[in-house]
Amino acid sequence: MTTIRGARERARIEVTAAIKDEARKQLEAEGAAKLSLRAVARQLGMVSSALYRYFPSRDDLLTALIVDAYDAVGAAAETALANAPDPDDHPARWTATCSAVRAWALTHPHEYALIYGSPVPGYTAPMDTVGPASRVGLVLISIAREAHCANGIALPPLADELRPEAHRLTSQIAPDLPPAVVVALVGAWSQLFGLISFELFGQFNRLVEDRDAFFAQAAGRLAHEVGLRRRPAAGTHRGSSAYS
Amino acid sequence: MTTIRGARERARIEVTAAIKDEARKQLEAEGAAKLSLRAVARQLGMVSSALYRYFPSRDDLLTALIVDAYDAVGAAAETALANAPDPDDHPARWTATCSAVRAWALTHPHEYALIYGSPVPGYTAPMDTVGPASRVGLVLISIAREAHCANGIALPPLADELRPEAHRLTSQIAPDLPPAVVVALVGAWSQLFGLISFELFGQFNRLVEDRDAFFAQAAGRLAHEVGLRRRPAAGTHRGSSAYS
DNA sequence: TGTACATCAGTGAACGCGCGTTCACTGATGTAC
DNA sequence: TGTACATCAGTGAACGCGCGTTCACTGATGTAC
Repeated sequence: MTTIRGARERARIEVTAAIKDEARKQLEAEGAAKLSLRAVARQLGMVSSALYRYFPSRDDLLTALIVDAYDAVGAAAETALANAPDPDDHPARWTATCSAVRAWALTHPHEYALIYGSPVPGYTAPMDTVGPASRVGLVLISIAREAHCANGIALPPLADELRPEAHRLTSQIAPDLPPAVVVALVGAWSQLFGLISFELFGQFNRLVEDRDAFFAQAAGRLAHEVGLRRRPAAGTHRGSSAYS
Repeated sequence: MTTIRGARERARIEVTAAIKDEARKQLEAEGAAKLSLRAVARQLGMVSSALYRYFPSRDDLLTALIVDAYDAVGAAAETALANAPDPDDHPARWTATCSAVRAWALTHPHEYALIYGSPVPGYTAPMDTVGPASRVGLVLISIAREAHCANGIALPPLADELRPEAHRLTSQIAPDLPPAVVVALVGAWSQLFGLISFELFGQFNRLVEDRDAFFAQAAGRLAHEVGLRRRPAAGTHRGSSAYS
């Protein structure tokens, strides 16, 4: 029962990792839709049927890669938040987290495309992916929660049409936060990935050059959108100036 | 020289359209990476080599689909803006345009994925695509321009680090607008597609339900971010309340 | 108006290649007594 | 400690299928005189 396992078990772990590593390499060249078991096996010096000892089908290998990618970007976000220096500077904590997600995306563009790009046709993600997929979002929620506990967050009231959805969303993902904040969070979450995707997928080519500066600014505006401010507003939270 | 052409020319136009239509259908089933000339030909009752009379290669067919898609979504945005009822309600004009883009995306999800999803591996977009690709952005710029001409737009000053990039961007795409507005526009443009992509690519599954209401709200916030306000601020534009 | 020639859409065979998955098998590792 | 048996990683052949692109060709449409 110690961590020392038999040769079989150790080999299995290593070969499984090698298969996933090689598959990740192939994402780069061919993309998820064309990920090929045979090509992976060939590169590993195995016969293609041997892979079936590790993954029951091509789709299961894809699922493993997707789960790993979500976990990796989620961990990057969690680490960035844990290492943010000033526990009271909530906008800085937000921006640091967003930048960590972007940095992971820039260093793992093909894994990023796998999880945040167009869905792979004919593949439907199983339930195993939903937990890992939510990690980044949970980090963003926790930043808003810290800020809310420290100073409160005030945002303008929601439009009437949105109120039912806002309450549903709130009770589902963050019952302790004001609905307006939850709605802003979901919007900021998706907008964050809009910024990263445009940069990564080439829409910024020949347009935005200083992408670090641009992203930092945009992430800061998103922090502002969810109501994060550097200093607690004195007295009422409404009606303070537009940008902290 | 009239519009009546010979049988050959008419046939060529029709067959070209039929090929593209069938290819669009196949995007749905297989995705861009697996778009297959042979499958298209088969469905059309032609032999695969016949397609080479119309498109010199698979990539050229893809390019044609991409250009068509950019043109379609660009036209949708332009039409929505042209049909917006109140010429002075700039936030409403913005939101109507954003909603038209989203509506096009929802009715053409596979063409949307083709242009705003992960790039097709091994395919590099030729220069023909850059003009059509910029149409939506140009519409958004024109809304900001209208608002700026009517009332002026005031946004808080840019961080120093961003100023060089902001000026470069501004002189490149909208020299008549304040740099802070241009930066906000580029951000809002990419964030708009973040919202649409998350909805379309399944990140909102089991999360956001009333997507129309959610989107309308988010688009309205983007309008606010680029400085569009329903009524011109009296006197100075700085320091007005956070949300109009 | 009629004829000779040029253009070009579409054919069918071929080249050389790739894919996911199944199946009976060999032989090494692990386990129970 | 030694032996018999079970487990399972990896093999190699096969099934049935798909792909992009080239090439010499047929036959209909279009054009110049």
